[in-house]
Amino acid sequence: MAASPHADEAVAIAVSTVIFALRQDDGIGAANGDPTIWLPLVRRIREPFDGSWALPGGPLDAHESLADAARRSLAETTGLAPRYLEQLYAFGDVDRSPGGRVVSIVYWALVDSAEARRALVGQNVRWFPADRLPRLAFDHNEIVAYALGRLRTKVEYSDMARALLGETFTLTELRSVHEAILQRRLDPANFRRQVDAHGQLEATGEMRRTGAHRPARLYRYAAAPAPAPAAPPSSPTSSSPTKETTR
Amino acid sequence: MAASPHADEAVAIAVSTVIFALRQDDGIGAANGDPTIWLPLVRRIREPFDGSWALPGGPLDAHESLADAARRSLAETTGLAPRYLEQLYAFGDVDRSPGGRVVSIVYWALVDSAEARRALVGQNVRWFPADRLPRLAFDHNEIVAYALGRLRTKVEYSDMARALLGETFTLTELRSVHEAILQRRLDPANFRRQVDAHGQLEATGEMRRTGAHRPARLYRYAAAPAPAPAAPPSSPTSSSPTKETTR
DNA sequence: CCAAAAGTGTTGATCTTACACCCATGA
DNA sequence: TCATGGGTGTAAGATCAACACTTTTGG
Repeated sequence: MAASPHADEAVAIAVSTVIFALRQDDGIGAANGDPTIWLPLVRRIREPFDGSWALPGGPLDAHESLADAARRSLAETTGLAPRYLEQLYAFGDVDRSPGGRVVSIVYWALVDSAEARRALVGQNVRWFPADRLPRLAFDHNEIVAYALGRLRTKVEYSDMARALLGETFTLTELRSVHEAILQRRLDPANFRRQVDAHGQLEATGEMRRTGAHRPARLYRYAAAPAPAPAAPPSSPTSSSPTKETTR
Repeated sequence: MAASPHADEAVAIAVSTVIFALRQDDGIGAANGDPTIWLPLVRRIREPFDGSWALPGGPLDAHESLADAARRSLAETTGLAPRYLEQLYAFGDVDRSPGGRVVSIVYWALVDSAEARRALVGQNVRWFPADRLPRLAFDHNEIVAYALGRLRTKVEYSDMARALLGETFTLTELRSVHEAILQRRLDPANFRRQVDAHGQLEATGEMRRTGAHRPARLYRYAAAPAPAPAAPPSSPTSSSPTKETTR
């Protein structure tokens, strides 16, 4: 299809990614223990929307898969390598890009805090708190809102929250990830029972001592991460069809 | 694949749809009360996969939205107008199409039985039972399997089963839709309580009498269909972000 | 009266939620 | 010893699954 005799008939394909990470500070300057959701954006340096902030992404290369394109553009623009990557949605409204017709296949990704600190930051890459974004290029505000919704519904039934943490962690840390995403407090006792009912965590034997109080056990995930994003049949990591599929 | 400077760099976009409907007969010839899931396929009349059965679909026109493209190709190839239409997934593996790189944005749709009976059937369009398909063109077997999985998980928490029925129906009919999709028997008593706990059904006052037994009340849905497929922000019917999103 | 599907009631099991309470530590 | 978060116990409430039982029809 591409460049048919009528050039204006061409539809371009782009791949973009919504990247989430947790940060301690809340953007006002204070670092009050509770982490919140942040995401990196890149500044556009050409029309349309020159100067606006936008999701990292770029055109699809003919020889790479969609997920690879997402990973590549992530590495190129932000220097990040995600722990979790899943296709979100294909956005293709006729008028979503002023310059010409573009269908964007959008992925969403999670990076852990250590990785997020390594990320490039500069004139053209900056982190924003997910719930206080400026006006973004194209329909990217709506895309982020949709991705946030997906993050919130999926954290409740999958183990993808693990991608936001390091190898080992305390149950309180894991719970605070859930709390940051769901934006409400969870009962520590019930949360503990829920997670170990799934039987995926194992204690390392180590402890972590922080304040003037009892130290917390460290845990790690015993099983491999859930059979991969939403089991699209031919995705890199897909395997047996479990009930981990997108609901 | 068209004429860009580097012809082999072009990536084509296609839109295809997996259409589901219920049919009474089971394909062996007998019409034993229990409906099963069927879908229409079209025979390819060119390479690659000339002569194979494939999902209805076609290239994306530059001036139509993705969902419109799905609806159009549905109407053109099968004559069907779906009651339910939702984006399923974008399939874009590098080698999924022998002829050249193609990214397929796949929708899934539901049509009611009356509509399904109206569908074109001929040399190049035929209905197949969803669990006994021949070898299809491209990766379409995997796509159908994925769509079936989505249908099965979604029927349990959304009201999309209504799209497979007419305006009014008995609770037994609604239950048999769920049973056909889930492939297991459901307790009539508990099913009844579940559905009217959602408070969406209202009795019409009419009855339907079938066999030598007590007649059944007819119901209709009071509320409009769930705020539309998975709330992709800019989709035609999306409105308030409910918890109807894809899980 | 009988068979069969429609529809209601009941009970025990399971899951959720709230919250009381003890434990271990640094200050 | 006090404050604080880590961790366990428990009981009320909601939800779910199984199944007995009554109702209404055609034959």
